[in-house]
This record gives sequence, structure tokens and C-alpha cells, in this order.
Amino acid sequence: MKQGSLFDPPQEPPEKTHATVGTARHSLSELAFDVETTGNNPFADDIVGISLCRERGSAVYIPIRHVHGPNLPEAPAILKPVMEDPSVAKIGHNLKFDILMLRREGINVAGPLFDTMVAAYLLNPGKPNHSLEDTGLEYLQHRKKPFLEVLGKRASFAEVPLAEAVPYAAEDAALAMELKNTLFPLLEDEKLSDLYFTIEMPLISVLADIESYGVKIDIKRLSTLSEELQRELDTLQSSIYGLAGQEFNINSPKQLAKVLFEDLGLKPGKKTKTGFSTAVEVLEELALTHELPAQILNYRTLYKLKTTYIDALPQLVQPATGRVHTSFNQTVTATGRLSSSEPNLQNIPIRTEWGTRIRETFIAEKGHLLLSADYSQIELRILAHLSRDKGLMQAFRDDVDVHARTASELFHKAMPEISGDERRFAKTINFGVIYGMSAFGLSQALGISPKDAAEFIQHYFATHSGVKAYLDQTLETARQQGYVLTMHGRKRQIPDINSANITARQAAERIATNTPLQGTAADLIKIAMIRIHDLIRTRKLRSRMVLQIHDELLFEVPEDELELMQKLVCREMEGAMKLSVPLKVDMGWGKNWAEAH
DNA sequence: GCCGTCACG
DNA sequence: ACGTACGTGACGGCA
Repeated sequence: MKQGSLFDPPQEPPEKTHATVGTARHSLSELAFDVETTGNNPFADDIVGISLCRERGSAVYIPIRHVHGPNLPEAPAILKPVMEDPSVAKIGHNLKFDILMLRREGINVAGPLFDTMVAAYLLNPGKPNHSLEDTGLEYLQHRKKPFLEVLGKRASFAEVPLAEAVPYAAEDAALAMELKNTLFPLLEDEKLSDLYFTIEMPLISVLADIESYGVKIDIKRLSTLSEELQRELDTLQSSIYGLAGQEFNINSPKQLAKVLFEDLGLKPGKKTKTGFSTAVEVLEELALTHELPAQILNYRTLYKLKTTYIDALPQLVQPATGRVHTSFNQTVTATGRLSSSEPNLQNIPIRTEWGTRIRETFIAEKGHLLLSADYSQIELRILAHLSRDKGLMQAFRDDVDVHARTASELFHKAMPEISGDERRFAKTINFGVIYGMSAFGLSQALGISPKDAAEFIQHYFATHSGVKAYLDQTLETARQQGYVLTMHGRKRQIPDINSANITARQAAERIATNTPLQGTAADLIKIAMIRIHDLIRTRKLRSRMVLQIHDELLFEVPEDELELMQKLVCREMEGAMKLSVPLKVDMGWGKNWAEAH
């Protein structure tokens, strides 16, 4: 445990803290703060206090709804001028959370941000988590008192006596302040400051706005779909039991494997760690000769859609807003992408008929439309730019169908002669290039032999020497430096790139070639989001960004702003970066997400 | 709490 | 000989 005044309890009794903050604010330039609550739900009504840290040794805690000691109903009024002062920098760990909490108290946080969680993430995006506990331990060797230890058996932080709550809360803010002092120079050393201050910090407010605005869901329609789907599942279940000659739990891979491979004696395919696989590729193969696996596949698909989306989404509608408020996580992925959770709105179905029905339940408010804008072939365009491959660049400059063009080269045919199957092959290979394809992986994806797949790959690289040279160069740099970079300097360590373990090394090589492409696309859309958000605000538009799905942005727009927003969004997305090939954005709009696509 | 599975880009 | 396409999150089953 690191000792020193910083992490000691504040000297002043909490009753006096508001006066300190109130009078000192004009001399402040930096303020670390942390909102204390009982959970991590931004819409839970449980904000109980704010801890502040201005300088070494002066961490304080201002109770707002603490049930013990001084409950300060005037606390928001005291905090508001400081929190909204743009000349005061705000330092904290996971600031988006604090910003959302304070917004519910009527406080709109302004000023430069320094989020220590995001800083720790940029320094090492591969780590499984960037909690204050772990980050404090790693960089300051400081063992923070665990929240659950302070909470004990109490139901809420508000019930923790002030004598314990104050030092705990103050420690959080003080730790963030100290982490800032440590992480800031590290960001500079790693050349991550530009990315941090021009992209990641401004993005925090954008994400906070998207999350608090939410997206509207047609609950009634979902409930109708649920009933309809249940009837279909019931029918399928009876039919499956009949074909199996017994009743069993269809959702249990273990029981299903027994029925298929033991009781019915079907030929097992690949194995998992725990037994014979019943995954979709295996069942599809079996479905060619048996009705049962075909029906299992159908059952699985429908069951998934019902449990994960149709039945889950209505429960996540916030009564206060009547909308669904996802969390966009900024410090999860190793590549720089966002992720979405509770609920994940980045994996809403689209590929099947039922998927379309589910997307139809994402709707616009009365008098509004949903506007969808997605980048066309963004990762291949970035590959074209980074590799300067002549053919690939020309394809995008001429705005031709890039998969058809690849097929034309692979099969030595003019583009108009390319069949659907040939284009599908080429499309899979283009994906393969982005993913760091192996002959085996490609053979699985195409359903051909590894030998044939190897020939396709060889032929692809023979006709795309620029791509080949770029990928080789990326690997060489990764081997020498142990990391790869995106165009904006986002860094991902690749620890296994020189591993003696072949499997681990090959996996590392795929990561090394994929990350600059996926990561640059992530940088790009983040820039577009910040600019569009800024324009909506400065032009006082009523349109709102509601979702980001990696290469797509979804907006809810008043009908009379549709035309303006189409132009604005297209211009900003296509102009977010200047590449050696044009960027292209496809757009659609409608009363629901299915129509907008 | 892990595993298998499957929804998305 | 070996396991194998990149990145996620959520569900139910089962120990």
C-alpha cells in the first residue's frame, strides 16, 4: 500500500467542503472527481455523493443523498458552477459515467477532459479490463479499497456511515488525479497524445449524448412477434421430438449430441473441448441427408432471435424515457472499435426475414425519421490506401464493384461475364485478405479443398503485388517492434509475433495485419462522429445520433431536417479522412431501421 | 463461472 | 504435426 497524504482521508470535515469548493473555484485549473453510487446503471436513482480532488492532500466528499450525516440538498447548486466551468479541466476514471450521473442532477460537465481509464486503454488496449483498481495497482502500486468491502452487507452506498464513505470516495478522486500525473507523460512517450486529445476525449461527450438520448423501440410490435414466434417454436419442438423419437432439451448441446450421434447414429463432424460439436456447419452437413438437423437449425435460429432480442429488448426500455439506452464501451476492444452492451445494439439481426422484422421495431419518434449512413467497403478502401496497390486503388477510383473486379482477375473474365458464384468467391477472398487468411480458413469459408484455396490465395497475391508487399511490410515491422499502428497512431502490442509456438505466432500474424485496417476504420468513424455531433450542436439542429455500428451511423431526424442531415452526414463521413481513394457512404431513411437500410 | 453457440460488423 | 480467418456480447446449460 502506497502511503502519503494523497490517499489519506481529508483533513477537513465534510460539512465544510462545499465552502472550500465554492470559494476556491476561480483558482482551479484541474479537478479530479468521481461520482459515488450503488451501482453502474446511469438511470438508477442512486447518486449519493461526489468526491473531489484539487491538489495533493485535499480530497473531499460532498454528500448529495447520503442518508447518514449532512445530506446537502444544495450540493448540485454548489457543484454546478465548477463542473460547468470550461476553464476547469475534469479528471476522472470513466468520465462518461460521471457525466451521465451529473447530467441527471442538472449539471452539464464542461471543460477539457482527462479520462484515466481511456488513457490506460490507449497505453495497452489488449488488457481484459481497465478498472480503477487494476490501473491504480499497475501504475501506482496502490491497492485501492474494494467497493464491495466498503459496502459490506449494506444494500446501498448511501447507508455506509460518512466516516467510512468519505475516505473511500476521496480515495477514488485522488487516485484519478495521481494516475493522470503518471499516464499523461506515458501517452506523450508513446505518441498517443494526439489520438487521445483529438479523438478519444471529445468522443466521450458524443457517446454520453447518444446513450442518454436512446433509441425508440416498438414494444407492442415486439410482443406480437414474440407470440407468433412462440407458436412456431412449439410446432418445431413437437416435430423435433417426433423425429428424434424422444423428448430432450434441444438447447443443450450435450443432450443434442447424444440424440444425434449416439441414439440416431449420425456421423459426427468436428469435436469441441467437451464432446462432439453440434455447431451450424456440422448440422448443415447432416441436414443434407436428415430432416432432424435441419429442423434443429431452424429451431436454434428462431430461439436465439426470440430470447436475445424479441423478449430481451422490451425489458431494457427505461420507463423514464420510454427508450432503450445502450452503453457504448470505449475501452474494451483491442483494435479501437467501440462495443455496445446492456443491450448490445451492434448485433441486431438483419440477415434473415425475422431479422428484418426485428429491425422494424426500431422506430423514429412521431414526426421524425431514422437516417442510416454506412461506409461502403471501408476496410478494403483503407487497405487500398495503405498498400497503394494499383488495381485496388483504381477499382475504388473508378467506383466499380470491387468484388466483381477481383473475380474478373481471378477467373480471367471480363466483369460483365462474372457469375454470382464467382463474385461470391471473390468477396470471400477479399474478406480473407482483411482477416489474414490461411488456405484452411478460406477452404472452410468457401467449401473447397485447402489445396484449391491455396491456389486462389497465390493467384490473388500474384495479381495484387501491392497488397502482398504491404502485408509483408506490416509483418516485418511488427516482428521488429512488437506492435502495430493505425493511421492515427493507435497502438496494439502483439506479444506472440515472434513466438516459437507456430499456432500462436500465426494467430499473431493475422492480428498484426488485420488491426491496422480495422483500427483505422474505427479511428475514421470516431472522427466523423465528433464532427457531426459538433455540427448538430453549433447549428442547433434537432437531429440526434442514436447508434454506431462500426461502419454505420444511425440518426433520428425531424422530417424537415432530413435533406440537410443527408448532405451534412455524407459530407462529414466521406471527408473524415483524406485517402488516396475516395470514401463512399450509402444512405437510407424511413420510419424504422429496416426501411432505413 | 466456463462452454458452446450464434447474433452483428 | 498441428490447428486455423478479424473484432465483439448475450443466451442457456451445466458443473
